[in-house]
Amino acid sequence: MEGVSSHNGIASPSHNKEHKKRKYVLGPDGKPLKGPDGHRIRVKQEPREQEISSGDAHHTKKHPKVKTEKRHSDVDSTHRNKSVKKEKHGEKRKHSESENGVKDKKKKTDRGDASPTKKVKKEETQEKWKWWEEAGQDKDNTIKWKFLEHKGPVFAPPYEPLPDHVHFKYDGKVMRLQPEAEEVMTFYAKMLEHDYTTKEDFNRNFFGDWRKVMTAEEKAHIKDLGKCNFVAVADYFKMKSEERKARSKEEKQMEKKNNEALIEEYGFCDWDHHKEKIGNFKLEPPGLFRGRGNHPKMGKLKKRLNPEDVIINCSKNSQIPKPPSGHKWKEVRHDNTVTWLVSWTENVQGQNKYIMLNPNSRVKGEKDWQKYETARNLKSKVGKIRENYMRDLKSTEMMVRQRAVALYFIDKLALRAGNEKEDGESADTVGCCSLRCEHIKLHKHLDDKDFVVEFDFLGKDSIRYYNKVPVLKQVFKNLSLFMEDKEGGDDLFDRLNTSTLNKYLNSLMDGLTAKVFRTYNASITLQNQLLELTDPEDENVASRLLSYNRANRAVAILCNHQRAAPKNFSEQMGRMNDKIRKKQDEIQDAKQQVKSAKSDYKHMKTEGKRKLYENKKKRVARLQEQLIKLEVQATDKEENKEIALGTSKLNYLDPRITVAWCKKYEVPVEKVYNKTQRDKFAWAIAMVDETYEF
DNA sequence: CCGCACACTTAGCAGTTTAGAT
DNA sequence: ATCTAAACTGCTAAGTGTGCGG
Repeated sequence: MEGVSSHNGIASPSHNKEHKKRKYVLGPDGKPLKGPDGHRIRVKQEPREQEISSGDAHHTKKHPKVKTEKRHSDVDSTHRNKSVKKEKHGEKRKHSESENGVKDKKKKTDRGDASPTKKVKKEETQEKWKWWEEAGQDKDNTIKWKFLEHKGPVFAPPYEPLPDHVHFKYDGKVMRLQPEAEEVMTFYAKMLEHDYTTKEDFNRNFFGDWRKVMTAEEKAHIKDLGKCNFVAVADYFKMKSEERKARSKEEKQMEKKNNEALIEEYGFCDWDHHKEKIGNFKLEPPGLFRGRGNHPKMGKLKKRLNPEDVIINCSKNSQIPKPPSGHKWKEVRHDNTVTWLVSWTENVQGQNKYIMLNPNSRVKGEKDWQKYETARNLKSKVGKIRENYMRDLKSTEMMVRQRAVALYFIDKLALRAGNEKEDGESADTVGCCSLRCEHIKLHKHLDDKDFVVEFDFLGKDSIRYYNKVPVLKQVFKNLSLFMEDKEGGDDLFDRLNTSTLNKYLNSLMDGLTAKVFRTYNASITLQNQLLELTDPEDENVASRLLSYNRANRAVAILCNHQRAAPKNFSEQMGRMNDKIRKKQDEIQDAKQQVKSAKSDYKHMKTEGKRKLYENKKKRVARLQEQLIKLEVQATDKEENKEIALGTSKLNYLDPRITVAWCKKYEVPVEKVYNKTQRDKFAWAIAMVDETYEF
């Protein structure tokens, strides 16, 4: 049933109002672009091998430069102070302390105490609910709702057996499978082109699970994956998808309509009498588990869910969703201390999965807001905390020393906390506290720098973190000490784990945990970078956006948010450069024409000649404008090759910083936030002016 | 203390749609 | 009109952090 496909929201209107003049932005010769300060932009080299800038969050840099160069100067101890000063240096700071105070207060107290409960607004129409304007009523943080009603989940469409003419073959012979085994077979067939199917673990896991759903006869017959031929089946699905793409406008319209209807019916819930959007109301369909990185369970069968697997959570006095006929829910509960509407246990890893609200909902939005308030709170405490861990670097107690070093990493490099994981159950990845000796190398000297730590490990999603960082001498000494008499596979911080670390952090500041440092450092970096990179003189929106993207990029690099380079990247890049060159030639040519038109006009001072001359000049200007746009695009693209900006934008950057920047520099918010993002950050967009300071 | 269950946030990728170039 | 790249969305895996029971 093709029925379920995307229903995406409206695309952001791409306001095409590049107006006004700009100045430099980049060399007219197509050479690497320079920032306002003439700082040259890095050039990426080896594909996946790149270094991350030593990512000193406290040290604002012109560009998200990546390469190792520079950075010697601050073998630390001073960087804290620097950063503090840096914050001031823009003298832009509009004494927003007071403003912060107000906002904080509004927020905290609102949430906290008994401010008058506004009448519960019925959400009659499309009118978006401005929950952030409302006085918070529940002081009790553990109660998430008083009333919750929803229609339950949407199940995956049932399996449609293959038509008779589509054949799976075993050992060269056509073999018809029973629906259970056939369905699982199609999961594999659909992935035939994928890299996964070349992996031994994937194949073994798949084959094992596949055999579990076979009948006795099937099982007796199918003994070797190597003898299976899925090609015809794979082709069939390819054909189906072509077919789908080629459907008529009307059919596509129709499907869209149906989808919208589905969303209307299942995509919303009544949460304390507000109509709120649900994030994921469809249950995950069955398929083969695609773990990231070297996941031991890749290829295992993710089973089809039945109502009997599903727990419903809603108000007692609500319309309780009905299970499909002939079925029962696993359980219906009424737990208002949690935010999920539906949950189930996924069979591959045994984890719970949930249906929850969309990010634009009150419950998610408030949480997000709170997160940034906690991070801002850290801003005022961080100096003290840094002093603390500096001191602790020399503690006589090993655990304290380890804690200090770990904290130093988390703060300076924005590493994740690094909870321990059950081994063998998932890919071998680490964070700060779970670093092993083999993940770092110590260099007393390296490329002109002293006390360099070379990190090389796989982090979340098996994304490689590779970085060479000069550290404090004391940190360096401690690290050698921690590694004494240990093997590569031993924990670097053997006396430390995230829970003790977080407990300690919590004692320093309410709500402080390791991840707050990531949020804090990301946001403060954005703020600093924006201040530094935005040229007030240059009013061109395109170049301002480039500045924004660069600031964003600095954060992405700090947080190590990577992506696979787009397909055909170098070809694309080549094409862009061709275009630029062509444009340059055009400009040359146009300039010639201006010259001759000019002399023409000098010889014969007619109105016509003058017009011609003017027009030629205008053309040059227009072409130059286009050239700059192209060059900016090319630069942005090049710099962004393997950097993912979305994650930090969505999860780490206080949206109020961005909104304030937009207001200050008259950049329309929709240039930096698409529809979804504006929706998620509606609270920030509504409440902030250009004076906001993180 | 710990191990584990649970809830919730953060993450990259794939597929689809849209915009822009030719 | 057709092609291509960019933008966007959905998806779901993989983290973080809390709290509980032993």
